[in-house]
Amino acid sequence: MRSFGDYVRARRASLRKGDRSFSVRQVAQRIGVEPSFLSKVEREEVPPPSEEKIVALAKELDEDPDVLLAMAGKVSSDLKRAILKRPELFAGLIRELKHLPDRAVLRLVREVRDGKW
Amino acid sequence: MRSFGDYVRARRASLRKGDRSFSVRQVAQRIGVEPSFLSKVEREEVPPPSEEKIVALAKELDEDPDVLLAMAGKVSSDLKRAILKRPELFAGLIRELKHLPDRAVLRLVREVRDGKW
DNA sequence: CAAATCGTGTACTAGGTAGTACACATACCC
DNA sequence: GGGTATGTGTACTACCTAGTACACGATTTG
Repeated sequence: MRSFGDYVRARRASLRKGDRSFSVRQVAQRIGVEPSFLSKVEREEVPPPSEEKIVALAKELDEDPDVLLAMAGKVSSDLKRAILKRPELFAGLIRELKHLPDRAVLRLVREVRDGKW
Repeated sequence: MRSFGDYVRARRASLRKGDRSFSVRQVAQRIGVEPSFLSKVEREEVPPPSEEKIVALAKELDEDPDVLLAMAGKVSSDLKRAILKRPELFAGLIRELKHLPDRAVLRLVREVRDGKW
């Protein structure tokens, strides 16, 4: 899996080709950090930022927040809350599913979404 | 939900009635911390210990590690790893399930466990 | 060519995490 | 009643998290 900093840098660089406003400085300002900090994050001189900043960054870069968080080794706090509310239940489910292939899990998600539950 | 320290103290006290070896000192030694630290943890003078110590404590107290971890506001690192490996998939599933009642989730777990996947 | 913008280097910080080390007074046992 | 075990108070520590503040030289732009 691609590392967080590299990925952000690449994505931002790519967006920059079409829009001058995707400079380190301007993106940093829009997500609410100092430019030097974002620069260090992208070059992995420091660990990934907080969940809040990552989510803001995901919005800015038009990426899936959960995926970006995952690259940073973090689980979205709303998912965490859901798990913590019913630990045995979700622990059991996830341990059951972690060995199953993507398509099986996906099928499950769809079945749940499409009623009959 | 009961707070971590209170719960541990109550459970340990209860076990102690049948077994003298469930003193703060001895349990602390068995899980690998200083007695004063366990004491502070139980009285919530300090936050809950690390995942490693909590799991050891759960074993000692014959409790579900996931539940004890949850009381400490933590998600077991193996669950976290499973989620981080396929973030969109699990994020989608959990968000779908978090509003469903226990029995629905439980039914799902059983269906997955009992083959046909 | 001057002003603005850019990316980055250096220095610093407040608060959190996860404890250890040891002394003390009290309570319990033989 | 003297040793032993017990719970807790005080003091301290190393490392991590999540950044800020500001200056600098390079590049771009009007």
